[in-house]
Amino acid sequence: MTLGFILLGLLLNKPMTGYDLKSFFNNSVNFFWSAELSQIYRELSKLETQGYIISRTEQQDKKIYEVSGEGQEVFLKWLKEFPENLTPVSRNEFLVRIFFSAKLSKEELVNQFERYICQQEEEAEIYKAIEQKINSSITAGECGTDIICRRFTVRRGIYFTQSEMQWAKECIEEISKLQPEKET
Amino acid sequence: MTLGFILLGLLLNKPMTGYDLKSFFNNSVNFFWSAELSQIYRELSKLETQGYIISRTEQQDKKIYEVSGEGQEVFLKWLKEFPENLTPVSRNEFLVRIFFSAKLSKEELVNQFERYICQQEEEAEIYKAIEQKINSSITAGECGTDIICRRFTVRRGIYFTQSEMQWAKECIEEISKLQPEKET
DNA sequence: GAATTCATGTAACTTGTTACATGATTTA
DNA sequence: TAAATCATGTAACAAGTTACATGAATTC
Repeated sequence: MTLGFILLGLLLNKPMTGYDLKSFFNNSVNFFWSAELSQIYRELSKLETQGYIISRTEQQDKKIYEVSGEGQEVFLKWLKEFPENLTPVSRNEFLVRIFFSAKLSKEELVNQFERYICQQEEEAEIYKAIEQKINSSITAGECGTDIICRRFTVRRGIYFTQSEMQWAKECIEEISKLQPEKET
Repeated sequence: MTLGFILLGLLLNKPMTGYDLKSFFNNSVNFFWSAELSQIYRELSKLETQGYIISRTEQQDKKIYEVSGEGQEVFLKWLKEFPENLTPVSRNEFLVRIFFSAKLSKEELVNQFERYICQQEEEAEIYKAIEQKINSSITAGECGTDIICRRFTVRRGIYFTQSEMQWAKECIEEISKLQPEKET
């Protein structure tokens, strides 16, 4: 149901088509929640039958969705909750691989970590660029809570990637300290 | 398919039943990959029809699975890969909530972060306890690569939770610096 | 003897992914 | 005018969740 709430949240800012929502997604929420376009359309239909959003058709084939009063209520109620089950649904394939990596050679293992560091570095750069943009628009006068909250999530990306890289470096160091490989 | 590889990886250590696998899961892989028992059974059936595992039935109703030669090959091949698409499938409900939290009051927002810190603190304690255990068994002489790899994933948990807490604290500070709430 | 844990699974459902089809509009 | 993007969606499938049912073995 989280996807539904995300769509409600985005639509509260301004009414949009499914396609618009997807592009909005890609530049924001996508960093911590992903969804395919087909999934968005399905969710929109569901939200409409539930009465949380209302659509109007423009220019023959453009369906613009808007949040209903009920939808807004439901959204705010959800936002104020703090569910027990909030630990991020844990699915991290890299950690799975590391967990089983005893079957790899030292070199292969170090290689995995190095490539991971590269990936994280790239991701960090993306976050930093977004932070820069946000900072400029804040200096330019925009200072609503919206943008502050958005910056929180971006800062988290920076913290996260830094932490991942530190960890990976520690692992590489530890590997280098291991006794030389036994011949098999 | 990741679940399949996890099951293969666990079964390579020792043959087990689906139920055994689930308990193994809960104390290890579960921190970075979750799966329901029903899902495990389904995946086991699939792996068996693919010929990657073989089952034998003991004591009327106990089905013990073992990895086949082909299964082992497939597993090792997977392990050596480094897929493009390795960024953890991003689904973090807490970040979604923060992203939309402009609709909350300062107090409510701080509260969310504080509760999050508590949760992370608890999780950190779990990781630290596991690390202690691993360290003792390493001091006790066990020093295979298995346990080193396992410790890598645990260390990551510690890095991660620490980083999350630091971030959340930074957010709380920033909120307290915001101009006092406007009356609505 | 009753309750819990071990062990297997099915069924129904929700969510997520991939591939495809269609037609309008915009840009090169 | 050809290609790319905008915009809608369906179909088929894979993966994940929740609820339930069954019976054996173990523990209180």
